[in-house]
Amino acid sequence: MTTMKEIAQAAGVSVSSVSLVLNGRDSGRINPQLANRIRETAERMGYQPNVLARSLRTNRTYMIGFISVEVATTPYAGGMIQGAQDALSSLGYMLLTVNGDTEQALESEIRALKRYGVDGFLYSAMSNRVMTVPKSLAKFPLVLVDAAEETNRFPSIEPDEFRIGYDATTRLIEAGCSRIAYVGCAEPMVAQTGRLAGYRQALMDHGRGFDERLQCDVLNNGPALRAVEALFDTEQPNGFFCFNDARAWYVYETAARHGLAVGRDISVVGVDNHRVFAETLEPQLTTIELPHYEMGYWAANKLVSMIENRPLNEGDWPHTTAVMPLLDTPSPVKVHCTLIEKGSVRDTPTTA
Amino acid sequence: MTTMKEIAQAAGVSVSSVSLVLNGRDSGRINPQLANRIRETAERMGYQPNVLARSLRTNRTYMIGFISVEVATTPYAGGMIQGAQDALSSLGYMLLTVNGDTEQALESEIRALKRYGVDGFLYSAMSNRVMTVPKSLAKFPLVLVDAAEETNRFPSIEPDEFRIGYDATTRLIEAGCSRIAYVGCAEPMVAQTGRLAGYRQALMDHGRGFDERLQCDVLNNGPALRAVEALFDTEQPNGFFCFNDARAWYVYETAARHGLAVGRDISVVGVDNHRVFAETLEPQLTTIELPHYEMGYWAANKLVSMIENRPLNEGDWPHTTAVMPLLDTPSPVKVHCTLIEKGSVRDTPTTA
DNA sequence: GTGAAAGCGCTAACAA
DNA sequence: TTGTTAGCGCTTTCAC
Repeated sequence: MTTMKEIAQAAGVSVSSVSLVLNGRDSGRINPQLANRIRETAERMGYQPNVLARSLRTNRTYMIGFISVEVATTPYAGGMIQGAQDALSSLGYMLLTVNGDTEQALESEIRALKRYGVDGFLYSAMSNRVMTVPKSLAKFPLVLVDAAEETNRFPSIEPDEFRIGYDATTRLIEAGCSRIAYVGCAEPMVAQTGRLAGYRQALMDHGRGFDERLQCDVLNNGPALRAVEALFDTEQPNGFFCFNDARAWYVYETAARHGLAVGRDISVVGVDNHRVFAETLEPQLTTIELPHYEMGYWAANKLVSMIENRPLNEGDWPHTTAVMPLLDTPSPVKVHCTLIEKGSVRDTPTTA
Repeated sequence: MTTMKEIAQAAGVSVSSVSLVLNGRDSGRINPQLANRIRETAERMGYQPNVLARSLRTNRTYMIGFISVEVATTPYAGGMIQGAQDALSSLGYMLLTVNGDTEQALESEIRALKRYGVDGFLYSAMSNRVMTVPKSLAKFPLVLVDAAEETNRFPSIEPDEFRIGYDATTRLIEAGCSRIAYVGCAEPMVAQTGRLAGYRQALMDHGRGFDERLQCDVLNNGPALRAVEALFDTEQPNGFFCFNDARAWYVYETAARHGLAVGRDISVVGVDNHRVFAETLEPQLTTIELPHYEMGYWAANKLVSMIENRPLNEGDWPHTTAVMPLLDTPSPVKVHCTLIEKGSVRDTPTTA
């Protein structure tokens, strides 16, 4: 690794001149010719700045810590991390990923990140629980990804679950479904609360009542499958809004056993957490993909804007769309999800 | 952040003494009493070493770069990264994750990692292509994860695809299946080559021939489903080895349409890439989970052992098992996958 | 046993 | 306009 010192020697100038030039602070301070010579020399010698040495002096590392709690192994994390990486990469930052699945690991990883001098933190916890940010993070620049505290102390971003439920149900209504079931999760989930509320509101707004017999919350495997079969038998729904892939699968399996074809006899809208169904079922299944990538991307941009003390640019907003093909629309329809920034709500710009 | 200097002042000693003590190099150099006083002071003041400053001096950053090429968004990456993180965390290292999906991004991220002075690299590319390590990485400590070059220049780890195919097929044979189909991918995949070879070898070894009519390579969606339906109709297999979740789903869907029950009328073994089926189908589907976590874990340990110039410990080997419940075995059976270390092949120790 | 001092590569105040 | 100097926090040699 060539250093500034070596460049200074080769170019016959002092390190400070080299530093000024290579950091672009030379306007009106260094003779343009000299500056060019320095730049050339640096180029020729393949100079790469030692960011650690710089950090020591400036107290800025251009490193961001990404803490994930109980999400790293889920299929969601990959998208969020990649979104954050892509955003940070173009901003000249580096991402340090850790996971704090246990309370103890969490605190120790936070300490580690602090030792490495990260400029700020991204924090992501499974959004199906109420969460609290560790107090050890409270005084640092921090943005929550796919999570939010009740206190709204920190900027955060998460899908608009209510709207997902509302839009999905509306699509089913517009597709002509007369009996729309909700196939959800029997365990308490924050996401479900919002989606269910959206489902009910959409029914209301279209002059329909909520029928609790059409709400079918299940767990996994055999019992879940049998519960869905019972739903088919007793309620004969012709529209289904499914909490996730697993629930959508129970509907598919049951439909197949009953000789019903999805896309002809029944309509299904489901949130596609695992992406396997997009590959398998599309365009039969109407999938809603949660914008994990976009959330990571936005959160990283937001965090850096805080660190650098400047406003967020328009371009820092991700484009969030989900494909929703349905019975009556053979070609895919773009539907936008809403990202919520605590303190102020706005939609993401749509491309299509 | 309290510094060594502050501790030295508070304890009335010099920084060098503090450094020696806090790094455990004080035996026979510093008076034990003094050493204790220093340790206490550091403790009391909540001292955390500044790893960047240390790095500047020692040329060791205890940072590892994890480069993923076209894998970050797949469900696999999460497991590998978490495995690497867990291993590194206990070794006192930090993971910097980047992704190099395009050639250009790759080189620029590698340069970035070098600027940050990482001690070594983990490199992961989608294993369904022949890969070549960028020459910019050649002179650094490097371990390949879920990937391998033809040249065997670097340590690498990947699942033993042959053995997966062999074991899966053998299980189906032992479960009493007389006609075992292979439902694979119509696109060329390195993994498939090995699994198919294992499938054929297992048939051979049990005195059965390979019947190409039972090999059904499909793509996605409707066409794939119809191809599997045709397979059911014309060949009536009673055992299925599926390349991945999507292929397993086609079998399930078709079985349901034909009134056949998995686990009673037919047996299915499938590789579970997305983890959704483990939640949904188990224990009907016999799932093989690829040991991504374990590969990440092993690779990180291997890399650090190279960096620190010491042998790999027994404990650095991951425990790799996959659950394979089947028709005749209601309770799960542990089956071990094999990890391949280039240059020398050995099995991972099994717990169960 | 302990401390003074040099220096890792860089930035930034200050001199010239 | 350029160079000198100090120092970020730490390690390490070398005197004492």
